Amino acid sequence: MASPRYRRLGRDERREQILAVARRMFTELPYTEVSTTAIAREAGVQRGLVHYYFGAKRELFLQVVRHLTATLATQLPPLPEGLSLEEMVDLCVAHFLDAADANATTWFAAVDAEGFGQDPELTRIVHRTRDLTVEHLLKALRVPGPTDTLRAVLRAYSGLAEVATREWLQHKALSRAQAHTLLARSLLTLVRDIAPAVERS
Amino acid sequence: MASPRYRRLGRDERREQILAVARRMFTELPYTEVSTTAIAREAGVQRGLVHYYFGAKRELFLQVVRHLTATLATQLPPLPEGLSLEEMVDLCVAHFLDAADANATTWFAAVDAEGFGQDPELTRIVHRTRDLTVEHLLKALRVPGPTDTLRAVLRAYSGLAEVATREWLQHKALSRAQAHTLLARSLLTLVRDIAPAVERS
DNA sequence: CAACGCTATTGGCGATGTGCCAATAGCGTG
DNA sequence: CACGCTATTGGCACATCGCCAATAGCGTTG
Repeated sequence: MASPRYRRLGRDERREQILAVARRMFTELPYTEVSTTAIAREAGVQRGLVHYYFGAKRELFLQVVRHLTATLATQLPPLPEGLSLEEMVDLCVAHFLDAADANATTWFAAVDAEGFGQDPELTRIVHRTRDLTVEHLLKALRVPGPTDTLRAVLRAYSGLAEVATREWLQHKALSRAQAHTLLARSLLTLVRDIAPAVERS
Repeated sequence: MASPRYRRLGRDERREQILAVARRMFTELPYTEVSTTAIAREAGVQRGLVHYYFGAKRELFLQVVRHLTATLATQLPPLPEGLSLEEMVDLCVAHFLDAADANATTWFAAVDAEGFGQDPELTRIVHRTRDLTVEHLLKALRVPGPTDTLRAVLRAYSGLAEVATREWLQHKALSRAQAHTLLARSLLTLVRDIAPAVERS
């Protein structure tokens, strides 16, 4: 008797396997250059199965992005007590840089996903995770009565953090120590001096 | 005599017309949802003509992005003489916000284009324009002996500027005055205090 | 342990998009 | 007015996508 033509896996098992392949391919290549055919081939299944599990290709891509951002969100560290603002900023920045370093590929893939061209659902996902980290920052720094304006300032700060991380890990124009100095001092100044001034504007 | 079935235009004329249509569509919809068929239809020509002028669809898209970024680069204002650092920063920020406001659609489309997914040529284009504006900033602020580290810090600043502008024009979480305060004070602190500290790290 | 049932998986159809190119037809020129 | 250049058309070949009916692993049951 010949061995069966294909292994029949459980729903979640197969789903996760295909998702893993898709994750790798979408982080390595532009969206349009990743075909469902190629994903299926690498996963060792027929293309139809990919659509059976995820529907449209776009839906699969969104799943991938959701997973990437979720991965990053869970990396938020616990908050120690009784530190000064300076120490807390230092700690947050160090944690942030560690996380970015450890998941460089994932991190850039997630951040890069944003611009993928006016896709409302996609930008919603990315913005939500950005908001999550901002909330985490607010808690960590114990800012009294955080306003929406402060949140906006911190979101802007996350834009600076994003590029600074790129300058460190990709472009290598900054060392880790330099990136740390830049991020820590910027955050401190923003929260302590600039944000209040912005509030008053 | 029936009127001719199509108007025959000059090479540059038709090129520009198709490019204009592509520009509009690519700034309104995600890449994958803009078909060459649709571009051709809106331009009132056959699809083959689009490929005759631009080759692949990707090439057309790159042309669009090049045009968008070029548009923004030409908006750099001349530099008045004899101002203090503070005044110069104020002026630069004001100019920047004006430009972003006037070309909001174009601006966000260009910025959003970056993430389109690991496309090397595309990121090259976006980075080059970012570098251009950084050089312009350096000239404007008359920083003595700008180092690569300072350039990296300013690129990070442009990340902050990007999100801050979004918070003003899209999310509307900041007023123009607030965005101005945020950008001006951040830039000043970065150049005067933080960048030197980063250099020493 | 053979028959059965559930559903994971296949394989293929139809529609759409892309790249290309030979044939056609505006339109300026001699 | 005839001619030639080339802008423009229209269609072929192929890839991808979305979908779905048929098939076949594999656990369950009598």
